Amino acid sequence: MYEQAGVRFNLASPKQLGEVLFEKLKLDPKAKKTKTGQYATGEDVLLKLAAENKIVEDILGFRELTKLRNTYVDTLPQLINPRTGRVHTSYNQTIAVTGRLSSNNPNLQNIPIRTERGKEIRKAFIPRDTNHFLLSADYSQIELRIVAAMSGDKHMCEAFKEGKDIHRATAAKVFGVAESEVTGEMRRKAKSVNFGIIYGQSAFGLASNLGISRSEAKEIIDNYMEEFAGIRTYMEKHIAFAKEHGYAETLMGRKNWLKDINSSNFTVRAFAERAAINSPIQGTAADMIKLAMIDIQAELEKQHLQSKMILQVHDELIFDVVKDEVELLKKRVPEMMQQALVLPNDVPALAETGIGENWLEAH
DNA sequence: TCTCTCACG
DNA sequence: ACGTACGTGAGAGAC
Repeated sequence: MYEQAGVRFNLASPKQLGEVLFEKLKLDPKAKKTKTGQYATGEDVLLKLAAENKIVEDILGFRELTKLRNTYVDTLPQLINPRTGRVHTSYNQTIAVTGRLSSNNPNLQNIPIRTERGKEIRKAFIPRDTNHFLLSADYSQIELRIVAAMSGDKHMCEAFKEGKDIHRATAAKVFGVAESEVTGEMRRKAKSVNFGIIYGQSAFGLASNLGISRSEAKEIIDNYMEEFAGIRTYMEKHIAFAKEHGYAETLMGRKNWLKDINSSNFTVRAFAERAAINSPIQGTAADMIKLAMIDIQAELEKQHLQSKMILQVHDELIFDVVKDEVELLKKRVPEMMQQALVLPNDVPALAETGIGENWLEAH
């Protein structure tokens, strides 16, 4: 990389990297800057340049490796408790405004899984001894199920009741084809639209996420809103509620106060409006898994089981399970997760399990 | 201590 | 015209 740049510099410094890429090498005459005037060198920026510039591709590889080494490989072993021989996290119950837990010292809610090298790190998380397995139980599409249930949208509720692949069903409606005619490309776009719904999408955000034009993105969204009219109503109602009361709330009544919901500044107000849409969804999912955790812990104690609930990662629970108790927990844990908070409009919650000798296998 | 970047759901 | 998808925690650099 130094040879390609024609200069030695600190590869880990975004400031120095920006100056090398955009001033010395002039890779992009329209390079964007951050609020503070530095060149932006985030992954999305670099990916656009990587195909034509080997140094950028190499930087991305360097970033992946140094992130994994510095944050996980070199750090987690230092945090092993000498008394227990294990790593212990702390959970905060009063940090995330939506009602989620957060995890720190160390954060065990962001252990890698997306890349091949990341998966190697996840494999390092193992049960306490050879008489135990790790059991993972995770909610399937929980946030979309909650939107369906809270909005009562006809098509989305139907898709979940019938056990359909939600992204395929969405694609069929948005692109006006039979479900059997949905292509991989159509499903990929529909999946992105479904995520957008949860976050309070804009045509701009969808376009940049999918690498398509704003006009194509707008057409997709317009089609979506026509087919899933209940979702449009959900969004309008939740923004109006927040404007009137000054907060958004979950199905169970957890409030997120939104002081900027009536701001005269467009950007600030739009941010609060997206939170008015997202908070009840993310927060209801958080309420649900917390109720499940309470129920499950009570059951473990009532039945005098030895297995332990050891981690929560937003829509997933991890257990250190004694081999004799595997069959029991594999049946009971997802049942209790599914029943912890019954959703309106007969939308079922679904939880799936996996067993393994490490966290990657169990997932 | 702030900024930027990037790991996760 | 403007800036733009929700929620976190943490490491490195820069000051």
